[in-house]
Amino acid sequence: MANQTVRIAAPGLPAGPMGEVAEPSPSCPVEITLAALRGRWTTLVIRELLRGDRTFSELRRTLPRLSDKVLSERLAHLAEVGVVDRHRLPDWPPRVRYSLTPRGRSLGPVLQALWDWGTESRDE
Amino acid sequence: MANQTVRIAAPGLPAGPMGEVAEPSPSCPVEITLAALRGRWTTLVIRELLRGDRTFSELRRTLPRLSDKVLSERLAHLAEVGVVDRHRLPDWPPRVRYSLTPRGRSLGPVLQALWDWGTESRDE
DNA sequence: CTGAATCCCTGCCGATACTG
DNA sequence: CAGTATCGGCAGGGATTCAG
Repeated sequence: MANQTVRIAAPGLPAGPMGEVAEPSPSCPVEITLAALRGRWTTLVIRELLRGDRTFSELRRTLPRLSDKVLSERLAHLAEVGVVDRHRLPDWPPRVRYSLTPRGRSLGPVLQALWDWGTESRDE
Repeated sequence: MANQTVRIAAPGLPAGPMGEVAEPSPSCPVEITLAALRGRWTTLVIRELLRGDRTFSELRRTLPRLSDKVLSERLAHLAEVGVVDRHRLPDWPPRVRYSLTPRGRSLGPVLQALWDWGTESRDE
């Protein structure tokens, strides 16, 4: 709610009392989203999963410089915030398939907005 | 460029070779934008400036828990990445007016996208 | 008023080694 | 294969103090 008045240009959306919040708050929608994307490699993992389901080792192969530990932290975090789903496969050796939840897929437009601004900024 | 293929759903936008970048890169548009927004308090400072120009002490008053040091760091960083402009006023005591550049104002839709996703996620 | 300099503390992330 | 445990380096940020 802290950043609610980001909706400056949106008609009919009053600034409201929450726009006056004076410090970073975990309940602020902007903070919620940034928290979900927080951490090195996170957006790259999401990008990879936007292309389709992946197992742990497939992600490792696609992002060779990403360590086991960090990948596992990222996936745990993204699962915690409801962006990815884990599925143990009955295979041997054991494998786990990771996929984006609907909420995870809805990050597409968000990443798109980030990509667009970065592109315009870089090309100026 | 690393996250270029975020444009999954956008027709006519090829994944391209850059979509294969396998580690976080400062030249990736997504990274550029996240770097601009990086740091606690940053989005709140931008939100405040979206409402209009502010002096250093006005920002301090609006965000009471934000220290001199961090505010000054944030403003320096935002100026460095071309999001804010600094104007020394000829007043006494000396004051400085901070305003968003066009590029800074164009962060509006980005923050909107972050706000929207955070709102939907919170309300589920 | 608007900062810069310093100190300290915490959390992130990389590397390495180990487990079911 | 898919993780967890541990350690160490480093950067972020809060509090305080000093300067232009």
